[in-house]
Amino acid sequence: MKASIGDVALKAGVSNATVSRTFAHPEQVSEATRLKVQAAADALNFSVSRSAGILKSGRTYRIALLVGSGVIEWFTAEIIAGLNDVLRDAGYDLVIYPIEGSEARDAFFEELPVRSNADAVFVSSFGISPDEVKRLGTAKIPIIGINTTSEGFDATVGINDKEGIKLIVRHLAKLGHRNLLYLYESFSSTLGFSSFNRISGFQEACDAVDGLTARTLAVQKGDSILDAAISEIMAQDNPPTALCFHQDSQAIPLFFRLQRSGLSVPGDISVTGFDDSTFAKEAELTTVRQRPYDMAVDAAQKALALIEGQPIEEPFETFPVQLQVRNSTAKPRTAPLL
Amino acid sequence: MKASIGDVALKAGVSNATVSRTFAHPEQVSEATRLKVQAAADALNFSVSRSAGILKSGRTYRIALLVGSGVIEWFTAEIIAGLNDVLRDAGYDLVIYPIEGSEARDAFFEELPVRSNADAVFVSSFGISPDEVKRLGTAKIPIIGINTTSEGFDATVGINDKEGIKLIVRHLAKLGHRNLLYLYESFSSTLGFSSFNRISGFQEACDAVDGLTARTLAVQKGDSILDAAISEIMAQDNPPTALCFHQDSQAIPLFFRLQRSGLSVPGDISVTGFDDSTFAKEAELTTVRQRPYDMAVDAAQKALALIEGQPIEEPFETFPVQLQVRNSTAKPRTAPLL
DNA sequence: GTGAAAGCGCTAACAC
DNA sequence: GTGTTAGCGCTTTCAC
Repeated sequence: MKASIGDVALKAGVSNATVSRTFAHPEQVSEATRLKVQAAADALNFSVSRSAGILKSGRTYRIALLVGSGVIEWFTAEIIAGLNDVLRDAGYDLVIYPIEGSEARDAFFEELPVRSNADAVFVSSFGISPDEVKRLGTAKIPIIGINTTSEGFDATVGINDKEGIKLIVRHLAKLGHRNLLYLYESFSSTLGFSSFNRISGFQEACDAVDGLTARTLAVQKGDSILDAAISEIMAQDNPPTALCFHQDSQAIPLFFRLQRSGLSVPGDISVTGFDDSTFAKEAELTTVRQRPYDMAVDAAQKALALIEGQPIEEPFETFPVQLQVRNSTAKPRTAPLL
Repeated sequence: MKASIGDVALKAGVSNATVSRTFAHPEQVSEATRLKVQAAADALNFSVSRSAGILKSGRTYRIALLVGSGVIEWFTAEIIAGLNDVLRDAGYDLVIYPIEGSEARDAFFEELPVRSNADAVFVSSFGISPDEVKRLGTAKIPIIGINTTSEGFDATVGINDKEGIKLIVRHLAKLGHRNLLYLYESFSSTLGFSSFNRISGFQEACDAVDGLTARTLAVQKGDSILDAAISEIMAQDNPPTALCFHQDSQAIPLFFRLQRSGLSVPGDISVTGFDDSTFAKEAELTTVRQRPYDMAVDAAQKALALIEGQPIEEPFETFPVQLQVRNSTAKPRTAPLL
């Protein structure tokens, strides 16, 4: 059915090795032979199969990406795009493993399907435990973290979440805000590291400002984060003058809701996000920019170096965050809301 | 370094074949032997390598996904998630090939890297030419289209774009609108099929309504689609009373812009989208719902069947679209805008 | 229930 | 510049 190297060799009247060389090292084959071989290959619709070469090389040419959820939103989409762009050019396949729920998680670390079946593994925004990292380590392949701790990893890329949220807090403080509310969806430990730092960074930054009242509010997944936000804004007793959302995608829907509630941004309330993701610019949302695509490109390059056994100049890299001041933040209102 | 089947066999005092069977067909191995082998395998951190088995089986256990862009937005993210969920469980790797730009495109169809290196190929929302499909066909693997024509494909899944946009037009007509404007970003032919149908479907639906004025407006990629929209709304001369966007992601930013322009939805202008994607519900955008995740799951199942050589009950499947009437559409204003 | 051995398709010494 | 040959690590008949 499918033509193999032997068929081409036969048809071209040369040996298997010559056919192989024609594709792998064309410069080692004479022009005439090369053309003959190529003609035969074209006639038979032949392409070199990677599988055999993979077997010989000892490499799998697969690289795994562990993510905490099967749902691919902004951050993960950017990571996939960045990794894939670099890895594909280098001849590697990126294969995605969503690890959703604790059973799937246990199963993954029990079976460790990447062992003997991947040349490296990325762990993205995944609150992986030290034990799990150790277990992953028995696969004897490089482990690269994306927004994770660096413990047990061969390399990591990530942002300084604390620094990012501190930029937000200082910006609001400078505008005169003295009562901030941080809103986030309660997250499972599988998504922990980056999120945790963002929240604790918020507290730290607020503590550093005299007379600043700050609260954090964890809300169950779903629409209710907006209800919580509105309720807090309308509270009789010392309502916040600014809402800090854990990520842009939670802040954006608030704009629609506020409009219906007759509340204006930033007149009645200042709002901030985190990520500078989809629609943040259009919504004029003050936020912190991070560039997961760039981090992924760098992470992929680190992975390739590690696979080659090359030393890495900076195994643990922190990428810049940047405050994007837009129109969703302003001086706090001086008069009460009603 | 890495333990292979021979090492385990040696340590367990059995043959390679028995080790192989312990993992591939445990029921063919006696309890006692199995335990011995497993103990040895655990001690050596051994896992079966897929590469060798792949070579023997003649399968590659790779399935390619061709997409028109390296950027992964809502639709593609849903497709990837759906395909991956099914294919991973079946032991296949999903590998993503972004085909961006005509050089990359020509290179891809020239080299045809999927030939001998994938067991099936998905083509997603990619205006592939008949010649390209034919060329792809020489790879002798199933080709499954997602939102493509069915010409030359072994199976396809998709929605009826024309029907979808017609639901929008009829809804607006019923509300009393008689002047519609369809806005879209001009798209390259690589993204053609689905988009083209949506636009021509709009025209057809409008033609079917007496006294309905309809125009379509192609805008260059970028922010300017909003400027175009605002300008049209404010036009002296017979401005549209409803704007129909090609997809939700173009309509959403308009909400923010309109607010700043002092225009209200749906009071001053009705707005519709297409997709029911991120924030459509929160923005109360009237739109047409499609479920790319579900289509992808179905496409993946079709692919697996085709690989197995099984007959497919419905190779060319059309998935339902559903009108989501929300608060962004209402009766047209009766008074002039100013 | 287990072992011996062939071979999947290719690559890389090594010889000529 | 080209051919011969030995494997890469596993699976799978075929014996026993």
